[in-house]
Amino acid sequence: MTASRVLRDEGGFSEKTRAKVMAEVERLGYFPNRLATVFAGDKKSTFIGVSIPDLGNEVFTHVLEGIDRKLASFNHQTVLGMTQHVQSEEENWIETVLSWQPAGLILTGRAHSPRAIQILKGANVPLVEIWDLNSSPVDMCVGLNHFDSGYDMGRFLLTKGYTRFGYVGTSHDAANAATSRLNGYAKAIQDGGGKLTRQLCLNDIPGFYPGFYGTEQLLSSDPHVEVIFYQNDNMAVGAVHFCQAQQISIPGDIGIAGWGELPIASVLPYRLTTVHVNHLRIGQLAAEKLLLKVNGDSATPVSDVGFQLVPGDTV
Amino acid sequence: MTASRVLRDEGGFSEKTRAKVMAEVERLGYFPNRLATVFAGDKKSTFIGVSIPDLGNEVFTHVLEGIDRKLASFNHQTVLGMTQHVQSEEENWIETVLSWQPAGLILTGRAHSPRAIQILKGANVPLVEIWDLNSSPVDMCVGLNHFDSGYDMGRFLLTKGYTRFGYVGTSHDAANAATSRLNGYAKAIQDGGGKLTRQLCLNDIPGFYPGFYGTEQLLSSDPHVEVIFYQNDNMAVGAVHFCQAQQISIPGDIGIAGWGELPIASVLPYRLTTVHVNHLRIGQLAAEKLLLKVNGDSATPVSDVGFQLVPGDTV
DNA sequence: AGTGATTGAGTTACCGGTAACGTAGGATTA
DNA sequence: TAATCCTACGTTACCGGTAACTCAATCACT
Repeated sequence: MTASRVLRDEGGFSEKTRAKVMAEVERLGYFPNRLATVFAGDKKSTFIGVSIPDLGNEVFTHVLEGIDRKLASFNHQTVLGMTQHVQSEEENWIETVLSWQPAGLILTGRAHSPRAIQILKGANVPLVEIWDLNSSPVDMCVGLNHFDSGYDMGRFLLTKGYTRFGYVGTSHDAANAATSRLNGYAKAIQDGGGKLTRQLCLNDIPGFYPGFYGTEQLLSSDPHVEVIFYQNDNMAVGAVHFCQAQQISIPGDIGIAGWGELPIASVLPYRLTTVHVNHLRIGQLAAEKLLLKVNGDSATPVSDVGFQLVPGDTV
Repeated sequence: MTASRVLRDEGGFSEKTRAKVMAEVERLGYFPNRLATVFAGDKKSTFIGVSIPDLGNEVFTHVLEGIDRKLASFNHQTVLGMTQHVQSEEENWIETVLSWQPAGLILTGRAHSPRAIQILKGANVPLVEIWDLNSSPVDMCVGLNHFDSGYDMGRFLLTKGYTRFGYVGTSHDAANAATSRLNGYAKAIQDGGGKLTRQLCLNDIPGFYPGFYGTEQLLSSDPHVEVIFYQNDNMAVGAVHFCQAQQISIPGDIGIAGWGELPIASVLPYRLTTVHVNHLRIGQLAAEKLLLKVNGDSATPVSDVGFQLVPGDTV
């Protein structure tokens, strides 16, 4: 007990005793077992479970980086989970992670299995759902309105005079944020009297190459498309390279719009039309809110980080 | 005790008892506490600590994905640590993670602080050092010979007739893998009678934009450089875009070589001269070897995943 | 000197599982 | 019929910390 007090610097011991304890620590090569501490106090650990769909999608790595940096600076550890966009994977992961008594959870997306939601509600663990804004989160939420960002992009493209619109993405999941963007985009086009002639949802990750061959597919099925909105910037950059290879002029022959403003956009010969989102900020904010709750303080349940349309030169 | 047997399906109970236990589990909303299990048996957890320098560098996200997928399929969890290339950060992280009784550790790089090495040796936890091949690892190692890959690239460029060489990277750390590549490159150039006229180490992450402005810097300080080797493909792609913007012809006016064959290379108008490395494989192999050791089997201490020079069209 | 407060240290019990052992009662065997 | 074994279930102790309590020695103050 005295040793425990010394090691926690809790006070209630003499300098002589401290020296004696420290000498024994050194002699025995004592290494603390934090499991026991958590266990003893019936407390929570300093683990934070963080689930993201996958690491192949650059936007999530930025979010994850924001989360982990913030958590690390407050002496918390990230326990990673990749759900591969599959709800049952997420459910299993949630159950496993909760059995390790985490201090909190961060989940990407707002769609969870009914059993997962039931478990989460019963777990009494602070929780932040990120990415997609959710007006009635299980606990807390940080994200942006993806539908609105798609809608704004659609409206913007309409003001540019386009009438025949296309979309290329990779998501098949109706509850997905990318699908919300597509829905917003489609709604804006409908409201404005345009026509969404083709929408392509590839079975792939939203990277450069799917943008490349997706554009090829879309243009071959409808050569009259005037502008294409992509799931993210990386896909749009793939499209830009496809057009360059095929001598298709941008924005003369076709307009290209991305989403998310990823790093690659900074080196293109022209400014990509896109939507700016502060991915790192989402992660940081999620971690901050979670840590507030973990420490017993309160936090606003819903935070909207917003987005900005970047007009660019590709439309 | 009987409940414990039922829940672990250990046998030694009747069907009637199982039903009774399960009914109570349901009624009480019982949720297992895995900390207690680990604690009770004086066992290790199913956590695997994985430290990488940062998530901004795409190569590490690929490695991490390979690791986490493999670990998840064997019911282990990744506890993430980002060291920001700082040894003291790594040391702190190692200490923290070890106090959670992980089943194993995966560390990126071979350079660790003396105290970290001492702790690791005393911890009796399976350990894989990845990325950089290390003939005398603390425990196990998976990676490739970065010096050789740089040397091969240098030799290849010499056969192309280049005499004035440049290098652009971001690392300042002598123990870093990228530095090994630079050293191999420099050695090859020296051995072949060429001249490494300029080498630039930017204070940035090795992404697209540093490749862009790094090229600008290097060319303005030495306009006669004939070929530039970049720390990775993303930087090389930044360079390609700089050259396009400046109407500098590739490979007519200047040769560009990358490293790592990142996804962006798949959409460029020409094949980038680079070195192919199977990042995902490094992660998977590291996880596999670690899990072997964790389960008490033995594993070969050192695995070389190798690399392949991709001649490409940019030199 | 007597009283109460303070300080430094030790004791006990507990967190939630599980290993190891104990035991009652029925089945099997000599 | 008695010895033996097996099955199903119960008891005890322990993992490594720490909360809560106890206690002796010292100190401050009337």
